[in-house]
Amino acid sequence: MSLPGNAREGESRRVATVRDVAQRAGVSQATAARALGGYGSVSERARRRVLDAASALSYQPNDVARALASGAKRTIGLIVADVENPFFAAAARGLSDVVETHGYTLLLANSDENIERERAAIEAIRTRVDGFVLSPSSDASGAALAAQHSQVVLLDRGIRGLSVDTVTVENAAGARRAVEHLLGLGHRRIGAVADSPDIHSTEQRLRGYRAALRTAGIPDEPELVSIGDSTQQGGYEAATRLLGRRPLPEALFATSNFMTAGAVRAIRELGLRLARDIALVGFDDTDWATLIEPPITVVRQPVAEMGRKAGELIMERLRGSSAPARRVRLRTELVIRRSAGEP
Amino acid sequence: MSLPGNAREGESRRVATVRDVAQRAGVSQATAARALGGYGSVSERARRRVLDAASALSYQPNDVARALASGAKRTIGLIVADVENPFFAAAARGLSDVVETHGYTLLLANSDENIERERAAIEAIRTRVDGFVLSPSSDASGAALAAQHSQVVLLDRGIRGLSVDTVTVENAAGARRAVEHLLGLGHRRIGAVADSPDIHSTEQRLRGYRAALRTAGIPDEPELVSIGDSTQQGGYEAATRLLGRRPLPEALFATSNFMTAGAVRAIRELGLRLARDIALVGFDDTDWATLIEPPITVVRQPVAEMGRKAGELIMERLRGSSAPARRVRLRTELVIRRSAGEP
DNA sequence: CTGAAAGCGCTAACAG
DNA sequence: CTGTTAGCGCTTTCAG
Repeated sequence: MSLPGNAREGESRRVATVRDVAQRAGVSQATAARALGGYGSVSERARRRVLDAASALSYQPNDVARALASGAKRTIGLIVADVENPFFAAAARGLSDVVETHGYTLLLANSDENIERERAAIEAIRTRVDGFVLSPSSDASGAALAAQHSQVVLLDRGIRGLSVDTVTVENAAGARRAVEHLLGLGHRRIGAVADSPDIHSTEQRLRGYRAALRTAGIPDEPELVSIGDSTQQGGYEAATRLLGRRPLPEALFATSNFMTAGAVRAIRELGLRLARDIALVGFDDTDWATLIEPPITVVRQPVAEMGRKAGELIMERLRGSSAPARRVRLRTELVIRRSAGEP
Repeated sequence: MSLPGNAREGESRRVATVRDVAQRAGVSQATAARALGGYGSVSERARRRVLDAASALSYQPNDVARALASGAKRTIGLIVADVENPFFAAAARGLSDVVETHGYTLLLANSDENIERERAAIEAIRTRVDGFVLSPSSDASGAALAAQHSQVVLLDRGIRGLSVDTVTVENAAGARRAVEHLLGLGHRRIGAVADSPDIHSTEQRLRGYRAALRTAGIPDEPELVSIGDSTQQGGYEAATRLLGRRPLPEALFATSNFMTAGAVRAIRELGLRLARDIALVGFDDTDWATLIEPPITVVRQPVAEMGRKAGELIMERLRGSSAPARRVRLRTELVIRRSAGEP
């Protein structure tokens, strides 16, 4: 095989177009286009000739032209807070897998958990996509903007009052379950290491946390929930603050993978021992949860499945469904390991 | 703010086009297009009228039409083995940040470390992108295909004989450094937990590993390098195999983040103690490397920087540069923690 | 089933 | 500086 370098300016020999194929096949452009595009009807004989001509010219349909003419861009925009977050990476993967099977591709953008950037990203790719999958930041304006001209499905976070397909997990129930587990192990003063409650899923998780405490008859102690940025560093800071209080909380509930990591770091740095000195349960499972000692008890969510489901929903919409908005809530699972202490 | 649902079939009110804007502004379509597109020259007076009309009609340029007419798609295709790999996620992030500043967006695809899928992905998005950034699988055919009609820059892995811009790190030197560190700590029988040597970067890292041993006068023991898939599971299996040998290797060098994670898991499961029973150094730093005890000594690579650099290179090419292919090799850094044992 | 012709919405000469 | 005129490559009526 020859290994040419990059296509240089000069040598850009024109690529074959439908017109070229038609000419070589001896049919009209329309017929060639029909055979190539797989629409309309073409006699078997004509189809053969066209297909032969096409392969002889190594014809490749121009997707941009196709999109302009037909209006179908076969592209869906994915806007997440941060692809570097394994949660979003895994969801992106699931989504990617399903849309690809339908011949769609993914346009990716990061919003950095920032509504301005989210809106900017939407504006920037709006005309190139048929639909959006997004995990909306704090307010609804981005999602509303996206929904204005495209189909949209919300991932991981809902938006009250916006009637749009949504894929989430049972955040409140999962969090509640986690805290009940802590409670069952005898812990009473349970702190929460959380990112912004403006994030819908975080808000729900905090709600579950509070519900569990309330049900157990434990008085509300607002200073036991510590808020940080949605990064490991943010989790570290929030946890450090919490662990500075006296008396020390007996247990911590972390609302996301990054918050969990930050909490572990803070606990380590303060010379505390996980489980023995302080119990921990995190929301969202991670690769490293079982690599550390003791392994971390977590609320596992079906992340890839969330992405896949979002893909199915958006594909249905693009196929023309105008069914009422669907809210898919996937179940979570408490995976008991040893960071919360043993019974 | 009103929160409408998804755009429904019927209500798709036409969006304003340049023609509409021109009409309202009372100028020709061309003038409107010029004012809107920011090219050619337009009198200040005309520009104002056009811009006013545009905002009155909330005109949004149609990028697809623009791409077809101009040939510039303002999109670059990113093809990585797997976005779920934090290495690629971080590189994607760096890349995304720079191309976005230039008004470009990213089309994402996963190749799963599989040349067929890589080629399919390239074919699938070929006509929609101006260039590709890809981390090529085993053979050169994908990269060659991409380079045929687009600009391409290779990320993380080079390809011998293909004259294309490439961003890598000093893989051999980094690996060598890691193994020398192990050697310096007194370890002699050093195993390698590696993914496929068909992957260019892995091959280089293995080369560095061997060079270090050779220099130290340690006889080559081919059965000390164990190969697995490029996943944590693959690393686990490869490491488990290695740790089944007697005498037990004294140390392990893992060629990637996933291989390192797999090695840690295998070590744990066999009841071995990191550092005490077996030393470990991994290539590529991770979030959790300092979360586990002992923290893992690693060869850190400037991952985001790699993505950014790739972005700069591709942007230069798209700007028309026809400079000879550049091979950027970023430096790595041995971050000594405690998994290799202490002096 | 097939061809002719009209766009999709924009950029890009080319005159003036 | 501005208008006119062609397309970009494909899909989509509309006749036949």
